[in-house]
Amino acid sequence: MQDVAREAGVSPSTVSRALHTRGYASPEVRERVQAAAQRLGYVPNHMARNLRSRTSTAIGVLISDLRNPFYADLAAGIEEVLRFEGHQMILVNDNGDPEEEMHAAETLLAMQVAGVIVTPVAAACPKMLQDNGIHVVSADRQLGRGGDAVLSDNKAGARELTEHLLGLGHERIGLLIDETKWSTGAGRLAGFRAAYEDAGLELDEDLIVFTSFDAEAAKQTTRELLDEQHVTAILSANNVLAQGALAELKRRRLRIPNKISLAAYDDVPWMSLVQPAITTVDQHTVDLGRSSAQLLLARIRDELPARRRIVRVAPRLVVRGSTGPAPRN
Amino acid sequence: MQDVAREAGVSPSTVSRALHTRGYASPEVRERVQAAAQRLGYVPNHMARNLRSRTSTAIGVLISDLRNPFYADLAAGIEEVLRFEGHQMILVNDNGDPEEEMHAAETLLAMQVAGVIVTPVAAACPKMLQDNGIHVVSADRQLGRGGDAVLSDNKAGARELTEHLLGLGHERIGLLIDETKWSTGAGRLAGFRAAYEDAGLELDEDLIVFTSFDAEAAKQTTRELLDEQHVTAILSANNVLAQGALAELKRRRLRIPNKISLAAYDDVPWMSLVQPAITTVDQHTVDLGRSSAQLLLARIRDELPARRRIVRVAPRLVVRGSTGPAPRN
DNA sequence: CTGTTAGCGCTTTCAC
DNA sequence: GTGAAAGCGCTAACAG
Repeated sequence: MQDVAREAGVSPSTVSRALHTRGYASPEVRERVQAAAQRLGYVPNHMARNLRSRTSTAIGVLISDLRNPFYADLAAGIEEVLRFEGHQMILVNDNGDPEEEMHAAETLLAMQVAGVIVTPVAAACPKMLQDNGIHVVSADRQLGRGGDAVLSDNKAGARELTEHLLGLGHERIGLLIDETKWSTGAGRLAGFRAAYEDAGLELDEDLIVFTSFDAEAAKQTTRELLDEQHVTAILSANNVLAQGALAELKRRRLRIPNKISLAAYDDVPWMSLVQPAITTVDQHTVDLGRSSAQLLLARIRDELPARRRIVRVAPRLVVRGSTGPAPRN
Repeated sequence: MQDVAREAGVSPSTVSRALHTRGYASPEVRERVQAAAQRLGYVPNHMARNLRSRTSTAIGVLISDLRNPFYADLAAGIEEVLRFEGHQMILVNDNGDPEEEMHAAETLLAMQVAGVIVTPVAAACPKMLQDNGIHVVSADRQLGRGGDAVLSDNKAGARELTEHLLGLGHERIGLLIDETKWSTGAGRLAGFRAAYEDAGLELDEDLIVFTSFDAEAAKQTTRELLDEQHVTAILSANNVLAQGALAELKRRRLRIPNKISLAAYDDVPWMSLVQPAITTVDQHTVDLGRSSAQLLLARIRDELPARRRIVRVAPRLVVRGSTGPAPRN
């Protein structure tokens, strides 16, 4: 910076002002400084800048699994907005593990990030960050009561998807679900129940089957579901479980949708590539990411009222070939 | 840090040494300091640390498209190693645009990252970073001659895939490809040619069809390929183009593999979900990412001889149901 | 509008 | 093995 100042014949502080601040520098000087900086290939040091100004443009993003297209899309949406707004994304995979999550949060804290977007695993993580004065936006799910969040309306989406199946005459729909601790799973289960209730049908609790979070477990659980319950349709609570369900249906060569219907929450690309294409609920995942980033930046810039803000993104039912009229026996 | 020093009854410099350096602090003092830090919830400030020590643990990762599972897997592999080794990943999507890429590189430079892993779009980007003393590893493709790189053996993979098709009796294989400027596309094309040559068959140049990088364009190009060339098999140069090719084959209700075979470079999850599952070349993408990170860290730690290191990851042919004997007319 | 001064929080000489 | 002092590169406060 000294060099640039000398080259432009001004003081270091003027260089700083000319390069970054708006105002407080005459246009003529500003131009001269910028030319000098260009000529010398000067790149300002973010570290020093952040240290002195006690601000940072880096944003931490904490997600569970980048290889799951849901999280990849979420991260892509976040990154798009951050980049456009001149921020940087520090991305950490926590593998859904509370300890990894907390450890990552501490690192982000040490890095003095301006804010964090997290798909929380444990409530302790957003809380710790907030207690340390870091802005936090929970994306996709919500834990504890504090803080801003961007959420999909899981209940409405699951209700709509279930109504679609009920409308086709299915009464025994197996719900394949991995967790209901979080607002996502809980919401989807609630929507499933609500649709049955609205239809005036009693829901057999045995139709709700819990499985682990990976496709292989879902395949096994689907097997049990088919063996033990007489279902005419399967509703998978997310894209990963749907892989397992579909694999088992294909293994048994059950014709879809003639013999059995399959619907899945969370639209991802492969669902329109398989034959028949899968009926799903599109969560607008990239938008979910964009909104999370926008909300966080608005909070950082202090453009929002103090009380917490919850942004809800409406999901959309996408009917494709995998769901059809319930077979009559 | 002052507070911790006071709490532990030592000087700030001792706190620094006790917390981070190995040696230069008595075990007894070290323990006392750590206890004090714990009690006060002290989190050291990375910015100040990096500024003073002129080192940073942040690593920049520059990729083209996070929503493409190839890049997502690459990033996941990189992140896994970086996190394990106590580094942070700053992830930037450059959308395959040289200007975005260069802009991102400048930001990373300003952030004083310890190194950058890039799937380069233009040779200028790695060069600029290297000129500024930043360690660079090119992942997946190579541009210009400088620098370390982790590459898949595209030629071998494409050759093996083509040999597989030739072995099934296909002689007119349409190669659907988007670019050959980069080492990836060039290598795959070279492998395709080599297989024909090894088989002693003359390659009709019209079988090589160029398309844009998105699935929709690939669909249209596949249409032209089917209309204008008599092909019994299609080989798609990557996972995205394969989506377009498959969509068009399905639209025409061409039976796979009876009527036409489809093979694709770059195995991604949907390829084993569709019916029939797609024959592919698995690039071990996550490993590619892991190796890139390991190579970069080794370079940063100065564990490598000065001359550049190229790591090659061997791809693997995965034969599935989408390829079968060529139909006889 | 611009220069001077001080100092962000930490690590690293250099004495002791 | 430990403390005191200096300073990383920059920006904010203050004069002018």
